[in-house]
Amino acid sequence: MGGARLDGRVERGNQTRQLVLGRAVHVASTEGLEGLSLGRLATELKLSKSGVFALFGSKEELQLATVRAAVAVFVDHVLTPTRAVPPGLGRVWRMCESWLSYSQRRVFSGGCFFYATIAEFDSREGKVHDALASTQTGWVTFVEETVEEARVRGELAADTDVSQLAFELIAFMELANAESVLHNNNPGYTKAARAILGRLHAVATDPSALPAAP
Amino acid sequence: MGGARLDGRVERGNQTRQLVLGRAVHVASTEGLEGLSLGRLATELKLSKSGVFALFGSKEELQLATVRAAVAVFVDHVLTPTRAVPPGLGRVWRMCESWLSYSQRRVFSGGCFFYATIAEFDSREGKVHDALASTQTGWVTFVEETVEEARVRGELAADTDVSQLAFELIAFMELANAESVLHNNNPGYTKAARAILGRLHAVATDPSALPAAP
DNA sequence: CCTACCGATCGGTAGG
DNA sequence: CCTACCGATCGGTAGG
Repeated sequence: MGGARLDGRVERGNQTRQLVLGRAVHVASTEGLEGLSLGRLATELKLSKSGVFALFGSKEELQLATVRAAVAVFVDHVLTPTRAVPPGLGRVWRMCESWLSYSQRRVFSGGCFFYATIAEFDSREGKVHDALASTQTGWVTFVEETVEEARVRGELAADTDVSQLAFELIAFMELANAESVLHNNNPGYTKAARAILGRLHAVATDPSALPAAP
Repeated sequence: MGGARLDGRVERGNQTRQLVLGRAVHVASTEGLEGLSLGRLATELKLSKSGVFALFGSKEELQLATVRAAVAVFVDHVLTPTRAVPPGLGRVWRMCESWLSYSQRRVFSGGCFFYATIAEFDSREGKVHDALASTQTGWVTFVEETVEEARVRGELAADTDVSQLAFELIAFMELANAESVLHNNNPGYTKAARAILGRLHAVATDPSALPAAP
């Protein structure tokens, strides 16, 4: 039937799309979203350039699809393991551990996809900037909610400034990623873990629930 | 004399070079060092493309000269005001204030030049990466030395982990820049100042020498 | 009419 | 610093 042929073509299109995006997120994490080239992706994947183009319609749509694909990877590697732990101080620490592990394992070959692409698009305008900005806001909100869960459960001091603490935790994680990618070494992760545990020990009502600083 | 004519030409060449680099540091802070284009700089400055090329010899040399020019600007706006204060806790705080002011005043139109370009080149290889990496190492060393000056003067607890504290201060400054450029707002600077003063209050032997947290 | 591609080429621009 | 070009590659589109 015609329907079966159509489904087969759509299915192949989806598979090719996933193939392209799987490559695009790694390229963008090292060379930036502007460094993505339809022709280069096509060559590397042994597809035609116009075939890749037909899948996305424009370079900007390829960039936006790449951001969405990277978000899905980030969710799998950071948010999902965090949610596997009950809300509270333990979940806050698991969140930070998962993030540092996500960066250190080079889930994206160029380190954190969002560090690279936000630095690239932060002072531009357009849909790609806006997609990255709202992704970043979503991550900050997730960190704040995770900290707030611990505070309302009485595992953090009641007067903890949740937004401030979230800012500080994110700062340590981001600099660990930046230093380790730039210098291709690991001391930044140790410093970040020490800094995070130091802040959490300072505000935890029962610090013994946390690991000692490394 | 031939020497006089040559000097005149060299002088004009130096002026044009400074003109080009003054434009290049701003372009690179917003669009990256790879986004620099000889032709675009020439058009904007009403020079010929090959004329600009002749001043630098290659795109990579233009990028390296742009990094050196940005270092000079950073020194003027951050290191020089820091050194105007006597060594100790006051100098540490002045260093952080100067950095936040340098970012917030958009001395480079795209925010901190080094945040943008290090994110761009961190996972590449070559002279530009190496120049940026050694610039970053130099900045970290300066922060550590400034903290150490305060510690040996007895203004910080004797057992302060200098390298760890420097990491934490830099993390707060970097995230303030990243957030404020991405969202084009200022709360990140307030959070960073609060975080920095919080850490300094915690290790200072005489916290009254510092401002209260904002 | 649709899709998922192909080989070839459009107008422009890159570094040199 | 200029004009005049080069080999190549960019994002995007043509007909089949």
